Amino acid sequence: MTITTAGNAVDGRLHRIGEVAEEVGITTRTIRYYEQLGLLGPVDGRLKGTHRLYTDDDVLRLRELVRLRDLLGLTLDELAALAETSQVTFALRDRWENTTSDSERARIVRKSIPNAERQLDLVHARQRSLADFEAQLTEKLARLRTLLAELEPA
Amino acid sequence: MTITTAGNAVDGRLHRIGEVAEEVGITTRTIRYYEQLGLLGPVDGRLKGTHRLYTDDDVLRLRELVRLRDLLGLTLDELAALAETSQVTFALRDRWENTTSDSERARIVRKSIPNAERQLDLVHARQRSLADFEAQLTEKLARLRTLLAELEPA
DNA sequence: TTGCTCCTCACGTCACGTGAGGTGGC
DNA sequence: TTGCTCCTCACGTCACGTGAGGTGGC
Repeated sequence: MTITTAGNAVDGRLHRIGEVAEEVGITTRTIRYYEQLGLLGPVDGRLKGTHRLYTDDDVLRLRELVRLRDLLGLTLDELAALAETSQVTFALRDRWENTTSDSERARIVRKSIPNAERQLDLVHARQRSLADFEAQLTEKLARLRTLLAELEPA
Repeated sequence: MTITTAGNAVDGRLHRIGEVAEEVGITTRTIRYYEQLGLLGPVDGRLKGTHRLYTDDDVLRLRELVRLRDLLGLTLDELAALAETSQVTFALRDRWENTTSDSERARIVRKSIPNAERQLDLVHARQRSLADFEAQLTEKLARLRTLLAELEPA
């Protein structure tokens, strides 16, 4: 069974690094680099030299990292501080390990809320900057067109 | 006489690299690097080893470059292709050299219009991406808060 | 004259790009 | 078995950061 959400294949299968890279729109080098920096969370015991395999949640996390990087211009250090832990993704998708207690779950969720709020603040700040820029560009274009009309022979 | 526009000092004086860097919010290294790449237009005969001096128009151009870089995430190569020539700035500020003919002025203005249009397109694309991101984040925050309320003891 | 800011190398860093040479799974 | 994709070094690149040592203008 394959469910497609917004054009992206989502199934329970494990994905190879090449597929993931193409889907997310980055290179395999970037994924390996992010893993090396610890941005993808703990790498559960993969033997050195063997193929990397990724879950759908790993892909979601990678998408979020890339979006924060591209849209907000964050450094990878800042990304590490702001990005979700994969446990929160589990929480949202209702796939808790039953080894986790309610109070522990609450703690994880509570910790992730400030991160999301901070991300939203950054998005709003960018939106304001872009609105300013848009206004300036629009005005400038109008002036250029007027000027051209004056200069060009009728 | 000093005219302040939107909090930025604008006068006819020439500015030193340190002032410019602080005003624009970058380092002197970045300014020198951009000059080396030719992003600041022709460096009119400055003797090697002497101090760099900048006009108000140079500062405006630098601001535009930095904004394109930061808000749209353009590489310096892309910047070079999209940024205004200083002649257009002259045009807009009504300070044409009288050595330039009307047809020549029209040519310069005509060439700069597609650049401004392209910049506006890029701004709009960014705005759409940010709006998407904002919606996702808002929804996620709502879900996190609901989840937390369910998990926490009343 | 004394600071302070400027100058030019030039090596370091961050975030990857790009092969070189070798191993593993449908 | 044959490709194709994966693996690990490791050097290269882009956009600067950061001193080292020296010169110039209120």
